[in-house]
Amino acid sequence: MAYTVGQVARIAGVTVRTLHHYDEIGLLSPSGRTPTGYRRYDDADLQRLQLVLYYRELGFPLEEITAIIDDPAADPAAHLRRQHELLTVRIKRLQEMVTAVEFAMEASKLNIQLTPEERFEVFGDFRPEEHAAEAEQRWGDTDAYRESNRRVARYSKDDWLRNKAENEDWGRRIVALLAAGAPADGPEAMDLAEEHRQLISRWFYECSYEMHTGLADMYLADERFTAYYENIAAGLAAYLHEAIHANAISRA
Amino acid sequence: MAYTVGQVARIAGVTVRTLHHYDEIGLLSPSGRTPTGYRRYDDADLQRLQLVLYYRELGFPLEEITAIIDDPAADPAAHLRRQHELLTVRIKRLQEMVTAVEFAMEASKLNIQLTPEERFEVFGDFRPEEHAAEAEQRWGDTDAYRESNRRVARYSKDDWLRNKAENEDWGRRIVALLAAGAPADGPEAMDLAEEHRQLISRWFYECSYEMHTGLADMYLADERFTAYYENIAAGLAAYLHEAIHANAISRA
DNA sequence: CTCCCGCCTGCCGTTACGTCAGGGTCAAGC
DNA sequence: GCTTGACCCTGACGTAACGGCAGGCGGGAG
Repeated sequence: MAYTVGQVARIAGVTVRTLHHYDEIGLLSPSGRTPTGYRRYDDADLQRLQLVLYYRELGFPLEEITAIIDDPAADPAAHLRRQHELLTVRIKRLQEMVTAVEFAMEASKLNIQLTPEERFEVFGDFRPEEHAAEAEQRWGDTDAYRESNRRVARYSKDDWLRNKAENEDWGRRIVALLAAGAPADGPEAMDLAEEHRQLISRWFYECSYEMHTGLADMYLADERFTAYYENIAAGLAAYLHEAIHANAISRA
Repeated sequence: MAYTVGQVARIAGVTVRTLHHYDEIGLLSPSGRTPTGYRRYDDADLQRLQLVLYYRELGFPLEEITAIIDDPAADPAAHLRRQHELLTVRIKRLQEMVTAVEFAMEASKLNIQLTPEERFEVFGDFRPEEHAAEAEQRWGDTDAYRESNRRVARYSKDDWLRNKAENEDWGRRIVALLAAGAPADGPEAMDLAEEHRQLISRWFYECSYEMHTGLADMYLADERFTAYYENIAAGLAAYLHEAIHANAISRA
């Protein structure tokens, strides 16, 4: 099985220039050439290219990739294990960023100020520096985002007032429920939790049950959120937290 | 609240040079200068920087970031929504890569050959191109990876024979169980599923319940895996699949 | 007043390619 | 057998996002 540069490029989803470059720097030289000088790649070359692309995606500089791949002590299985490990580390990191964004969203919704240090916490000790051309023409192209933006962009002053009113109405009802001593995992509290979720979804952003329980956790974990709800009624933060979790579990 | 370049750099986790660069290209110019020409950043500048860093991490070129941030139609909440959306898209993508790696791991374990196209499927239509300096000195530095590598590196020929023997022993027992008509969600089948998971963990890589059910799904979804197990005994693929799922649920 | 650390402005270097330019090649069709 | 368009080759220069100096002020603690 022999392939030309163009074929390899199409299969692997890279440009011909990239393959030329990898040849130049000795990262991936085709196993042979035709009499007329055309590059000929074989299956082993493709395997190597696959390794290269994974490590590249994982953020390694090409020079280092050369060293990693040429390391005779690393068999294919070792590479797979390493890549699996690196991928999960990166996913964890992105999930932390998601949490940070959700935190910021909720903070802005409740008008809570963050300190500068807090805002950059997620960038703390680890040098980010990423790129992804994939984002290029994709910007603003994700359905959910457009959806959400369309929604908010159309809000009139009137809408905002209605939103505020709905929120306050919801607040009054849950305070009453708490005062009446209704259990947080009872049907009324769960219904109000669900309503809370749907208020967010209607006015701000699609709020899944997962995101919702994330918010609930923040209400207890961060003192400013706690203070916001405790300020409305003593015990409300914990009450809402429990109700949201109970609601999420029962609907799942 | 006014900050010098150095302070901002420390807070945000970037270099002073980077801030100079952002000033040069007009992406983030400090709101003022001291009489002697020192840059003075204020809180608004920090907020802007935070936006910049998030979009940078999400892979946008700086020029585009300038356009996005200077877009007067986008309020802070819109940015948060967009970033949340982009982050989840990227997480999904990485999880696909994880699945692809797990697939490749399992394929190599069972000696199944992949076609070149399959190997690059995950890079298919979307231009990867990522970087993360974080990986730099971190390479080979993740506990689980070193663990796993230490394990495999020490295997002698004897160990490999033992591994093969254990595997075959497990195979005989599950075939017997299947032949005896024991239910796939019964205790014996679940025990053998658990043993399967622990065999992988002992010999190859730490296999969580989540990964294990992922493997089980592949056994049914991919015909080569199915064929591998069906070849041992008719109905074994589905049987193992169900047993693994039952086991994972009961231990969770 | 003196240090040393921090800040300033150039300016050149680097990585991982993109993008021509100028020219040979291959296979399909006439 | 010849054309033609798609494909390949090797330079060589361009670009983005900084890194890393050099050479020279600024500033606050002792």
